Amino acid sequence: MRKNMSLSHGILGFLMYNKMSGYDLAKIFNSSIKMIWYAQNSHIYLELKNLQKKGYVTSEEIIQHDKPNKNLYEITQSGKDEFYTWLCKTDFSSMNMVKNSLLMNIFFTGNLDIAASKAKFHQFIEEVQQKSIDLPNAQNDIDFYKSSQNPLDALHWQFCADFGNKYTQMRLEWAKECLQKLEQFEQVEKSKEKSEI
Amino acid sequence: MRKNMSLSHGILGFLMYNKMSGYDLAKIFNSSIKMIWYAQNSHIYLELKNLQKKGYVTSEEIIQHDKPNKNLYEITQSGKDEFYTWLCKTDFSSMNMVKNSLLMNIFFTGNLDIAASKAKFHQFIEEVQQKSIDLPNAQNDIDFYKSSQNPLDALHWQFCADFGNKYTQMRLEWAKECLQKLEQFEQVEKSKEKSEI
DNA sequence: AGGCTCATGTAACCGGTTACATGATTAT
DNA sequence: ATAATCATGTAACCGGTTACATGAGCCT
Repeated sequence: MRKNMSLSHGILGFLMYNKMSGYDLAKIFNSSIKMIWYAQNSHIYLELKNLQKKGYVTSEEIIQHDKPNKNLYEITQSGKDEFYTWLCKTDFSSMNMVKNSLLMNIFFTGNLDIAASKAKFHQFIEEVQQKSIDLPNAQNDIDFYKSSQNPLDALHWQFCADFGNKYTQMRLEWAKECLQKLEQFEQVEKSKEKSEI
Repeated sequence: MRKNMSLSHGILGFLMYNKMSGYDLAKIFNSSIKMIWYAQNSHIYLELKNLQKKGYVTSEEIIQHDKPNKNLYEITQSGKDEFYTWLCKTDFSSMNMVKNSLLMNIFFTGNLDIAASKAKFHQFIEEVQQKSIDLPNAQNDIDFYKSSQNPLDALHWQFCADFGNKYTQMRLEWAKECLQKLEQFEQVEKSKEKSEI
């Protein structure tokens, strides 16, 4: 398997804990870990077929009477091997780049005027704050995180949450500093105008 | 044009300053702004054809005698309109997610032992520090940044650099805190072992 | 002759997104 | 009835990456 096929490795990772259906996995990928890796259900179902074709998972149809039937997927030994290989040779480079269309947008925002730029950063701050309010609520309804007996798991999940929180804080700090610099710039411009008169 | 086609908008953005060849653009996208948006030359050439087809740029072949000939691209009015539209309706959501295969890898690292996890974070810190040493050197040889007369441009380019620096600092802080927590965890485990004896 | 910079592409692939489609079962 | 939850997909598309290919002109 290639470098960064992270959805498939994510699926394998979750199947390490439990047999799951595509629907179960979709719920997980759209719960609190969606900050790390969001996935469309369509993509998950495709990837499950893909993993099955590769022999990394097996599926079993479960007949249900209170709900529609479902396919339970189970990770195979080959799948576990693949997962551990991915887990051990961590690719750090993915975090080096900040490849980001918003930053590209900011890069060119000198084309607009100061007022427009300030408005952007104000809007950004509002958005980030709103998202950071929503997040803890979303985190409550995940019983998955309590399902593991291994305290080392919980620690690493916390590391991911820590990253998210730090990232939020950092972005707010950054935007506020940008605003300050814009205001300083504005002041200098104004005083220049005055001295020209 | 759709939501986040950022390479094409980046190209339009740079063409706002100057006529450029694909080769020129490739140099820029692989200079200091590669932290924001890296691009393969193959992709740039494709995108230029694409933009031309859409009427956002025009090309002119320049016959050169000391070097191979080249195609100079110039942004059209229609291209400028498209660029400003993109510039004004900024999409903030792209920065909300930390969609990141490394973080996904950390998420599952509870499957390994403490030593392996600590090694990961040590390696991560080393990598980030190495990259942050390389970066300022790379930034020196960009005369593009001096080409603009507009001080508001320079300010926004600084904002992007600021983001990169803050992000680097944040990641280092995060990794160090993770290491600390891992060491604390290790101590607790050891003391448990002792009390069991 | 060999390596560097300058210069431009093609083709195959890939992981992911968007939009759309279907249908069972339960609760109101 | 109808909305909500459970459950599984298909098809088209898209932006981007990887690998490969070519060749002019300069410097040593």
